[in-house]
Amino acid sequence: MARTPGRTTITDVARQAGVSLSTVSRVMNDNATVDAELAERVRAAALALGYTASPLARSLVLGRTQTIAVVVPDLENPTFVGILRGLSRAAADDGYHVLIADSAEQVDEEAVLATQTRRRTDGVVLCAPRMSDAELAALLPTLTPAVVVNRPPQHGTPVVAADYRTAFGGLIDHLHGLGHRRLAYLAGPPRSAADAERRAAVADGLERHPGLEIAIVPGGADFDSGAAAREAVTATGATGVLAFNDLVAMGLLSTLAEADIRVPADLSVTGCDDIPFARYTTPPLTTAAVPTADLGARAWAAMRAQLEGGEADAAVSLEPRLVARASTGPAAR
Amino acid sequence: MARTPGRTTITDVARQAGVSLSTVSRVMNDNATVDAELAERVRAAALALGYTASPLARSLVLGRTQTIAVVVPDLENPTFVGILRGLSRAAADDGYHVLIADSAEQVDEEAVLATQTRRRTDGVVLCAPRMSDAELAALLPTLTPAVVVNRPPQHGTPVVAADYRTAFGGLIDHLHGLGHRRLAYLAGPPRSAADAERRAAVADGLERHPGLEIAIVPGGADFDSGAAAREAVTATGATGVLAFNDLVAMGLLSTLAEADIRVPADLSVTGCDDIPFARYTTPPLTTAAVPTADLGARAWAAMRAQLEGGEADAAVSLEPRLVARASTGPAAR
DNA sequence: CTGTTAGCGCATTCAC
DNA sequence: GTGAATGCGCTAACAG
Repeated sequence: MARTPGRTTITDVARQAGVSLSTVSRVMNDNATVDAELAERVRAAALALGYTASPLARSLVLGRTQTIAVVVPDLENPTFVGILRGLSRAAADDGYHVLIADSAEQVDEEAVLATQTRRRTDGVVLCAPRMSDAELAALLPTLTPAVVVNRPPQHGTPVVAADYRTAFGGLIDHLHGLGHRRLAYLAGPPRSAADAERRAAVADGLERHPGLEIAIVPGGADFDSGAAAREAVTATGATGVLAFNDLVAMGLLSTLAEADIRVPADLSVTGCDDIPFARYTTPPLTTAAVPTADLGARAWAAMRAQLEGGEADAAVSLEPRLVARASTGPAAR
Repeated sequence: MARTPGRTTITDVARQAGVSLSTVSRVMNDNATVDAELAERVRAAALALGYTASPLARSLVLGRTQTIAVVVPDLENPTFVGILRGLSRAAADDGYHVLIADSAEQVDEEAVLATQTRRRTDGVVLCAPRMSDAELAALLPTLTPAVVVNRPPQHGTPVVAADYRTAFGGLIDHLHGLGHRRLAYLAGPPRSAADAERRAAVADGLERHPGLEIAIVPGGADFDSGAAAREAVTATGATGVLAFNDLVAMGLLSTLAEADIRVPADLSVTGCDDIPFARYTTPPLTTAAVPTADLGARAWAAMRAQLEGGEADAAVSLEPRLVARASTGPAAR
């Protein structure tokens, strides 16, 4: 009644090959020098029995699980999925597994989840855009090794992030170049790190372009936030809108269409992230392409560096690329 | 030099509380009856030391990891992400973790991945739409307990699937009801289980509606397949197109717009899945809403049933819901 | 009710 | 070079 597959144990192999446990272990890990003939006998026995060392037992004795945890706020967000995807493939290439923890947007659950999954893994990659700086700072030391994604540099833990500030600045310049002088920033979740970066970009832009005005409209991070903000946006009198991200832009786009407000003739709209669907909106969305897969791969690189005992770069910053599509055009007035 | 967090062991707690290991173990698992006062002392010690039992050690001795693996072909596909999301949350509610294995569309890697991740988990949920029936049948017994997603019923392993056949039939009826008599099915990946179901629906539809014609156009499962198929589709003379899924439909929609073919005036288009973006296309996409989160939750339920020693339902089938939007309308001619 | 003992499956000191 | 013993941290029989 073999409940566990691969139930053959190292003892079985040792018996079959007529050697001791240690010898089998050595051969399997091609450690030390083992007599060629013995080694062959062991290999044959292992093959015949279909033996593979129990990852669990190895984890316990070696103190490492070959697994890392990734905490994400919500798998509904394509950006996090992209990061997860890049990360998981990069880790797999190095023989590591990925445990995924979806915090379901429960900010207060994130720390618990991270701590909990950390115990069954060798490290955790934290995507927690909403967690407060204070909580993050308190949490990170207990997680070592850890990697933080899309937050400002942290003390003691490497950060991998897209440079949203510069990216958003590029979007502002793009609109300014098209003659827009009055813009609106349809903001993201209050107090989120992501929103703070965009606001900084807004401040930068204002400084860079005297005469430019940017109204700030409260928003959120999803479709509905965008759709709900139409009136507030139009009330600003802006000719161009910088949506927090592509999802928000898409929500806005759909409600603008219903209201017969033409894009970009009446109003230019930009997104951020360049999720795969951004080029299929009507009109196709001008946005900043965030290299999510790269971000994930870099996050893994930072984790691996620590796992191997080295020091990872304190912060890597990836530059999003401006993608001008048809949702932006010359200013209406 | 505490490398592992929570480095305090059960021995530390026992010493601190002045009891034996077993007593601590009993208290922590609130097994058997332990003297109230002793129990309190243990709890206090554990709290003071910040002790939590090592999941690894428990896994080894208990023979279960409280973790399951999910194999998906590609995280780029929103359907699988939806399933993963529903699954992961349901599992988390029961205190289980999810190890994710992205096969990166490498069909031949799926079996290896499944086998490998199975060893460090208590079971595997397999999303492998392209794997051959023969390979699947050979693989499943070695994975027990396992759950298969979106494939026909299997011998010995529970299957959780959306009823694409009926769903697609509904789409066909919808178009037929709008007066369409000549349709095109923009097919999915050859030999995939998903494509087979849709073809069956096509056959059903033909039988149900004498006089209806449905041309079959080779396609794929992504945006590009849809975009690449425009000429082949229009060449059929169809007034309505059944795209393999929403992604394909979106790709087709975008190329139709470029060619000034109006939807639905000139051509009606349907998708399948109702991914979150389907309602934001232009025009919004008529499709069949597949309850991915439910699918994931049901997959977990089937897994849990087996984990608890019971028998899961051999097959659960979820009915997609027809969502009529603006991409379909009365037949052109 | 509590403490002692024996493993879970493996890697790794030690002696030989 | 190889085998015998020790322990990773914990749970579960087993006595007391």
